[in-house]
Amino acid sequence: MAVSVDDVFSQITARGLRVTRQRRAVVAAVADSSVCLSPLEVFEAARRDCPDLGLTTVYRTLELLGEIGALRRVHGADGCERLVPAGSTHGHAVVCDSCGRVTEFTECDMGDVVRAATRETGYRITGHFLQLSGLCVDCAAQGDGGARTPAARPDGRWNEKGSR
Amino acid sequence: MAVSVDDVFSQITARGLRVTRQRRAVVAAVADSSVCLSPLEVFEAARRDCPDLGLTTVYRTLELLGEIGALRRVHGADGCERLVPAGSTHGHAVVCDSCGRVTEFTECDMGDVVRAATRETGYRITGHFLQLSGLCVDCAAQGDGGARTPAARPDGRWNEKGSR
DNA sequence: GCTGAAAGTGAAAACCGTTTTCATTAGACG
DNA sequence: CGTCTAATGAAAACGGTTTTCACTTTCAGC
Ligand SMILES: [Mn+2]
Ligand SMILES: [Mn+2]
Ligand SMILES: [Zn+2]
Ligand SMILES: [Zn+2]
Repeated sequence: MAVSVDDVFSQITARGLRVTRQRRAVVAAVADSSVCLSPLEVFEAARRDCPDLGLTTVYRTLELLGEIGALRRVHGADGCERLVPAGSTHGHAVVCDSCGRVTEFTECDMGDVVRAATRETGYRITGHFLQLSGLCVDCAAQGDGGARTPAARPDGRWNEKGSR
Repeated sequence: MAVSVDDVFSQITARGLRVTRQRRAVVAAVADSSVCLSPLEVFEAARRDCPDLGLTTVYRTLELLGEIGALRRVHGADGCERLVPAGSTHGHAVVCDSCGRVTEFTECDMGDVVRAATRETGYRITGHFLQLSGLCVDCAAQGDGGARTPAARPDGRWNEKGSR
């Protein structure tokens, strides 16, 4: 699911770039995840396959994957962001507020919303960034409440910065 | 338009906080803008009213305005973000890709989209983050093309970081 | 399989937006 | 005014990301 690993490597070679052990590890780490990952988390996951991997290379590879379109950005309420593998060219993230799982949603018909916005603002609307949030199937079944799995940081920060 | 300055000051005093010369300048700078602003840009604008203003105070005031709900975050394609005044409690930004102007859009009926997403993902959807993009009335009238006003950075970064 | 040109890598340093610290200033309220 | 406390700004600290650079690896072409 999510990213097709073979496609990613095809795109890399098509650009005249090289498939390295490090890139394989980063792509695998991202492709395997159903949860938002920070660059640091990608680093830690990929490092299990490739212990001598450097954080610098993770950043460089994530940028490359972004150019290829294999990553989708997920914005948190406070503006920081995380990355999830993108399964298709046009899709949106649906984020579970409880466990952090991210699922892709592709059947977005924004026609009515775009018409309403055009009426209200006069803009000629050509694009949209949409992200839905709620409870995934598992979390909804477990009960309606708050965070079960503390693994996912609900505030959506890349990482805990200051102590505050 | 956008933020009601008086309301903001009411909320500030209601919290037992103080209305200072610096806060007045920051609120004015944000409220006057129809374009996304970075904290640095807010600082520069507010400094014209209040030359001894410090950047630290801008950050502190922006955080306060965020808590009050007087700011809306705008996410750029690359994940960095900017701030615009929020006119209402629930609304979405419509961003002009050409000049950077941001207008608020409130009549969002996401019913169909949410139903489609529920069908596709099984999530119980309780929230949405939506941001539309296109051309504002002025830019659409001027022609269909690319950036006219180089003032707005199309990449959406807070500021030009590295040289790269 | 070699070989060589060019891409890739990682450690360390630099960068830079943001946050913290702390001594000083200035609202609000009587 | 006087007091009490929130607010401020300069400077330092912070921390995620990017750059640098000497070294390694990939892979197309023998
Ligand atoms: Mn869509
Ligand atoms: Mn809405
Ligand atoms: Zn969940
Ligand atoms: Zn415009």
